[in-house]
Amino acid sequence: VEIAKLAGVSRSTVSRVINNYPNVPKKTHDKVMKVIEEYNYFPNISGRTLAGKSVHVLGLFIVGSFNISVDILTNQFISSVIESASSRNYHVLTSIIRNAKDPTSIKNVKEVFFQKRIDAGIFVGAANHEPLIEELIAEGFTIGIFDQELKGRSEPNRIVVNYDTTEGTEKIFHYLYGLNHRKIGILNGDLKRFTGLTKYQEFVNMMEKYDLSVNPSWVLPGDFNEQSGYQAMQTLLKKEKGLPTAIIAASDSIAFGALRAMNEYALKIPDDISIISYDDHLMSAFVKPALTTMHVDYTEMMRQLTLKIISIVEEGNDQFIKMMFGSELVIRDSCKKI
Amino acid sequence: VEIAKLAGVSRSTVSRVINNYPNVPKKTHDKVMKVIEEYNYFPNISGRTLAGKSVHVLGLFIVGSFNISVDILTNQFISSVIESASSRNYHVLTSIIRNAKDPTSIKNVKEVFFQKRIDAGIFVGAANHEPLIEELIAEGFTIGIFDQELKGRSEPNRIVVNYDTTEGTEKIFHYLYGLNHRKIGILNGDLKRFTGLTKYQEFVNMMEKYDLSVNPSWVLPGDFNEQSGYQAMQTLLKKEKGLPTAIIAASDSIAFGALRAMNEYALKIPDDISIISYDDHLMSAFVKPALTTMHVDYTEMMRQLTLKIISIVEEGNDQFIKMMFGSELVIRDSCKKI
DNA sequence: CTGAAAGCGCTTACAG
DNA sequence: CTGAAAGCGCTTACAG
Repeated sequence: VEIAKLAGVSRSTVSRVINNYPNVPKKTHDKVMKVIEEYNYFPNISGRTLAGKSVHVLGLFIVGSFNISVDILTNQFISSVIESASSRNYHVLTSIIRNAKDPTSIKNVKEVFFQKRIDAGIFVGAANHEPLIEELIAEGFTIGIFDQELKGRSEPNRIVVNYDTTEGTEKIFHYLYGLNHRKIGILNGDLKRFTGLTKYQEFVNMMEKYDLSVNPSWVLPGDFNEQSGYQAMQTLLKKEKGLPTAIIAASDSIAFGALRAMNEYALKIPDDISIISYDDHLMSAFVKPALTTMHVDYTEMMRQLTLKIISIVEEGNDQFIKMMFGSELVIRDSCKKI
Repeated sequence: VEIAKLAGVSRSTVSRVINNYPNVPKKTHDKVMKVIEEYNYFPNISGRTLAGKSVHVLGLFIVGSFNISVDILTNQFISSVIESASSRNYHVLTSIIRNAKDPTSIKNVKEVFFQKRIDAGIFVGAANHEPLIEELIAEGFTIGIFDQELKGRSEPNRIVVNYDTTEGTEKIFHYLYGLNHRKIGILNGDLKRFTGLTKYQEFVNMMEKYDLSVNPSWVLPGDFNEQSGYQAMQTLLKKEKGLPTAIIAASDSIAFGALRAMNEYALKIPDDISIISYDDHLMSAFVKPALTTMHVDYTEMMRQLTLKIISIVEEGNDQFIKMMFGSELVIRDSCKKI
């Protein structure tokens, strides 16, 4: 605070002014502020941090081996976190982890935490049980996780936000059944991820509940992205021996890929097959046919996660926090009554 | 480096090991490294920075008043910068600037620089002449700019990467003219931005060169995003008095919006109108009809910009740097010979 | 080749 | 209410 000593006070006082401490008379405050404004002075962040202040940075870790760029949802996550953090005067350091098992990637992530570059981290797209995340939590770092359900793990520095897949899947079945669909297939997401697995499990549960039988060849593997939906649909169509009347896609991106494949086979949607998915991401209304899908408010979810984490960084926390969000069916043009 | 003193050497030596200085015998090096590995030690970044090292962070500033989330290109920019920086062991602090004129936003951006949170900044989506950027450059900060052309400004800390709009527009006209289109309209981007303006200027130039006359009611304003394309196309269609046979959209997003509007008017593309655009972003191949567009390798552009900036941060620079990239026509299904 | 010391820019008890 | 001093975790001349 050398320069601002021009105000005729000590650096201690300047520091007190900057940090808005109460025991500074208005007169002194104003005098110092004037000099600060005038000289365009901003306190060096490294100095502050070293002296014990938080660095005011959140780490955002996007994990996924697919091409991030193509995934619209990812973008939505990133901007929501950045904007929410920004509203509290925090910054965001974003990292992309292509492979959470790669030693170099692991080291880089740890480095960010241990170097104290960030006050807390947020993980998106990780497997439900990810050793790297568990290690970080064990080390005591504050970690926000989108999409996780780990029994018995309830450390106060683990902050989880989930989408209520069970309720969402119920709504889907209610709708599909009402449209008289009985032959239903599923294009799965990544089963290592919490929602990936539960969407499938709930699919099985619901089929049972509605007294429908699961046809194994209508259950296709996938990875939440467009490409995997395209491939899954292709393998389904190649078989040609009986198609379901309705398909549930674990994500809109998967549905997009499926649409592309069906297009190539000259299938009409929803006339030949109905398709419904989860997410309602930003392109889903624009595609042809517009997707009927479960709207999940990811922007709001990430906003609350981010805000919660910031408040924990600043005020501490002593209990496990888990947030759960519902979803709404958005009916557009990809499903038909039969 | 307290803890690592367990290695039985001074902190000076540990520091020398960490920074890989040459004057350390292999034996000492190994001994220290062993302790470091063992204790999971990473040097505190604030300490390093305060002692004179660079912070190893780049600032990425995305300016745009539209909803970032919807813009697929933005995502591509962000990931390219993050991944390129990551390959050189740099991190990226991303900020979204909704309004570059807003005093609070301006202050926040300046703060990031003056606080020394970052070693350099990269701006994407700013107006060609943006006072905030000019001020930062005048202050001596290293600034990378995507899309700018300012006569006479050639400071060594201004690093510019541009897309060669002139050549791109020539290719478009060559193609459209070859398809016998003579009645050509344009859906403009943001004219405050360099490519926005030049796309329009080159449109006018080319019309003249091909001896075609510009119909003012076929020149529509826009802002590079989907929504503006939708609106522009709507106002064009509402008039109903004579439509062009071909339309050039200043971006794929604009073309998407236009497609949506044309769809509502039950126009068939490319049978009723041909449409061609710039960008070739990641959804353009998937839309119906697949877009014929100028492919610009933004990922590579941002990669080179990022790498160049990092090398300047590390090694300095004494001359103005400007990079220019070309584009290639990708013919898909949205244009037709008439 | 390596250690002791100074210094980077801040904040915060501690006195007064 | 405010200043002098110590300390945060590093790096880097400076000696030796």
